[in-house]
Amino acid sequence: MTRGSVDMNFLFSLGELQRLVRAYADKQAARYGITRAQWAVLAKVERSEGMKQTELAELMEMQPITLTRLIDKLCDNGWIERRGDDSDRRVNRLYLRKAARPLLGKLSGLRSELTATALEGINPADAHRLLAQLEAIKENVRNAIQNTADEPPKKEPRYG
Amino acid sequence: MTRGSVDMNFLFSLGELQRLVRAYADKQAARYGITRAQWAVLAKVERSEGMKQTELAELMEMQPITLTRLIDKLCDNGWIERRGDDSDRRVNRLYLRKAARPLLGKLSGLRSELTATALEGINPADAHRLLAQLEAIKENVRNAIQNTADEPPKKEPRYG
DNA sequence: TAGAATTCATAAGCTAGCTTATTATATCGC
DNA sequence: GCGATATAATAAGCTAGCTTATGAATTCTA
Repeated sequence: MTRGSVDMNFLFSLGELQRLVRAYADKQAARYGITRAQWAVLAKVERSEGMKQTELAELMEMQPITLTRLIDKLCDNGWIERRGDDSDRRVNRLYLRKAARPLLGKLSGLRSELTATALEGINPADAHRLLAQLEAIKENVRNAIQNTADEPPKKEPRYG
Repeated sequence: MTRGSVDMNFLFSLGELQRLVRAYADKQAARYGITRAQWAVLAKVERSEGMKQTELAELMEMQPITLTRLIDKLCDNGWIERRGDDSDRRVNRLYLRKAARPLLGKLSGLRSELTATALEGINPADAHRLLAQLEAIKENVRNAIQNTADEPPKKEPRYG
């Protein structure tokens, strides 16, 4: 029950768990011709259409270029589309296409299935607390990255 | 507090957390000329020298080919070495080299730092329970993968 | 003891992360 | 208004996952 035993395991345990979950979710999602990474993007677009790519990348804790490639695939498959912004021609905004609807229905069911499988034996209250703790850790790490990033900020950011 | 809200978040939350942690740990580990993935391998070899590559791959929930590449890097840097097995010439067994010692000391400190940062604000008992739950989930997913994998097993496995 | 099946390590080629650099557009300061 | 600076999206090239395939060595079966 010491901090030491946590030291030993947390960092790498998380990685091992993620590898397993990724493998499992990818294999299941492949039945619908989509990968887990692409699915995550699609689900965010479903939840709030009209986002800019940079906004979505930040929301997903990933780099814009990584998101660009995933969006390419989703567009190729006709599930979403990029539309130019009227007042800023640099910007693409993301929208669902009709063809995504049946897929989204199936994926919703799959998500419930996968979550139930992963969390089997953990009661809902514990599962809920676990989720909250993961979010808290996310916030801790996000802050740590921020703080180590801006060591010598020569100027204030200009706008944005 | 419903199962529904967990459905909404667990699968993708885990991925987002992992991206953040990976980015942070990689950036810190880079100070010592090593990546987080290579570090995980090195730490396992430290903990039990003489393992076969297949054993280690299974322990780390990764495919043997993935491990092969990481071991290549660790060997190139002179931190570990492959030694042939006397009784089975297919097998490589993994051992630390002396050059790894100072690095391992620094990495041990770094691991404590990173874990403390990530788990800040979570008391040790909660952290310990969290770890246990992650391990339980790992086991659930491992079983699920096993069960979906062997649908039509035409023959019993022969040996091993 | 010879052929079939299995296992260990690795190769080739894909997805999804990343950093750094580029191009186009937008905003700020003067 | 114009030049410097900032931002949005993307390109090129790396790491680390994966699947599928291959070569060498081992073990089983008959």
